[in-house]
Amino acid sequence: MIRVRFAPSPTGYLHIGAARSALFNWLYARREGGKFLLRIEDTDLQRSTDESTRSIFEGLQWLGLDYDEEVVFQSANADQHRAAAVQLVDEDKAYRDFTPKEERGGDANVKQEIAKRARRDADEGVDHRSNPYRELPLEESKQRAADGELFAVRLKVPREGRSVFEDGVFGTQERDYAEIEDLVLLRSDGHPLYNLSVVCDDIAMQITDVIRGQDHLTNTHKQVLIYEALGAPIPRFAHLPLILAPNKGKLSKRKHGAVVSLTTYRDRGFLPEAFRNALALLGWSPEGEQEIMPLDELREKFSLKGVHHSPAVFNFSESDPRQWTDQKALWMNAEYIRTMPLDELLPALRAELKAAGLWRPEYETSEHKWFEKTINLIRERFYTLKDFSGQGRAYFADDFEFDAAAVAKNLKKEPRLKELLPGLAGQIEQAEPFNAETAEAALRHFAEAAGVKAALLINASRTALTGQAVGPSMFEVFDIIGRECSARRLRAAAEMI
RNA sequence: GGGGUGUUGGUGGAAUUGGUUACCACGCCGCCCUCUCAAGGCGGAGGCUACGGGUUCGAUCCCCGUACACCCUACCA
Repeated sequence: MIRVRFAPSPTGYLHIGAARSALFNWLYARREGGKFLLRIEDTDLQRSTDESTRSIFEGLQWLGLDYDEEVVFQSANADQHRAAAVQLVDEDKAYRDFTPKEERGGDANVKQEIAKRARRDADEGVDHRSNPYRELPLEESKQRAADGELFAVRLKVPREGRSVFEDGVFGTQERDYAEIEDLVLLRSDGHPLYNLSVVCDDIAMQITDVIRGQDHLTNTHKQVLIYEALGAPIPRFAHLPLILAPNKGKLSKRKHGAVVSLTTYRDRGFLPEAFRNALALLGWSPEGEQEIMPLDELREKFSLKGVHHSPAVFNFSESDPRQWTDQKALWMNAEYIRTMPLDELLPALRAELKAAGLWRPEYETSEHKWFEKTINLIRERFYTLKDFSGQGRAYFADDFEFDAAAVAKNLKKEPRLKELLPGLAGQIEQAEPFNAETAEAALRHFAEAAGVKAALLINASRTALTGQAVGPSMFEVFDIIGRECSARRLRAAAEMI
């Protein structure tokens, strides 16, 4: 039985790259009939927050990725991790390093320091196995520890040979042991380090397939070494290409803000179906040319074979609000909004309208037909759920806003409208029965009688009734808005001229 | 400094395990439709498949080198 896991660290928000890892793990597990587990890697107590943990749960739920078994919190397993390190020391597979801890500078200097140290070590002929405590007799090591001397625990990496593993995406990966230093398993304050913790937890959770971001690819060799030292079976590994920013740099909150946070998409009116679909296409492609795929279809088609080796760029423009996020994702959301069966769209719609104070229970009962007609009419040109309460507000309430440009162009530009609009209102009121056809007839007759183009009245009506310069076919709008309300808004608009 | 991975039009991706004019989607431009804006239909621009060598009758595909990008290299995760 296949068992995979999603193991985010609860620092900040849920990153879309992490969300994609979750998706791929979920797809893989569900497709293979395996288990999808969740582990919160909250060992960095400084940076971990409850809010972030919540955003992980919310994000997974929003995306529809249900997990199996109990959630594992890594911090709860620290004792086991420590015990594993101690065991390795006892078995002589690891050793206590009594070298005093070297204080490091800030994060920004880490890379420089690494390079500097590497150069210095090369100059001095120091290699990765030169640690003076590596061959310290176990008795002496034990004694010094008992005497209260501080130590870190390091894994004894073999002097010769190479590490090899088969990656499900990138193929055979090899690395000389000489390039891997005796990694620290336990800090001198007793705190287990990442590589140890993941391996221990993955063993405890009986993970069979580790699917995660490519940023872990080279570290996998270290983890394999730990598995071997612990005598545990090594899982299959598969690494996913990274998602980069438009400049091909790292996609980070610091630099790019909300676009990288999954919750942003929920909050800005994305349909989970759509975002999930878009996410799936980042770093993976199905066999055919079909790109629009609901969850169950993604699940059927997903395969590691289709996962790419090269990173994907998440394309958006920080300067253009219309391109606040990836254009294709936005297009896909619009596509889902206008083509999804109404009953599937309804929950999201209801939530959006409720949040905006526009929802009425009648929409699901006595006014259901009207509601359905309205949604079908307006969703055609909407991109996000927010549009229903924004641009679409006039369909559900009277307190909508007028777009200044629309008012200028469609109302104020033609002074005669001040008289024409009330006249039109009168005609509209007399249409019987009132529907799109009779509204059209009334308007066209009125235009002819008044000697003006129908388009003038149509466009003026659009702004009068909806506050906008753009929208659906106007006669349908009259029908939707209704006779009384249409007439009222026409008269009110005349006052604005 | 060392190691790893990668590079197909602006973006996401194809191209039967080398075979004619490099395909699809998003975006962009134009036309049709038209009461606006979309949607839809039709059409178009945009690529010496990073660069340089090789192997081959033939290379996006195989090999070598270069450049660039990203990741790892930490008593961070």
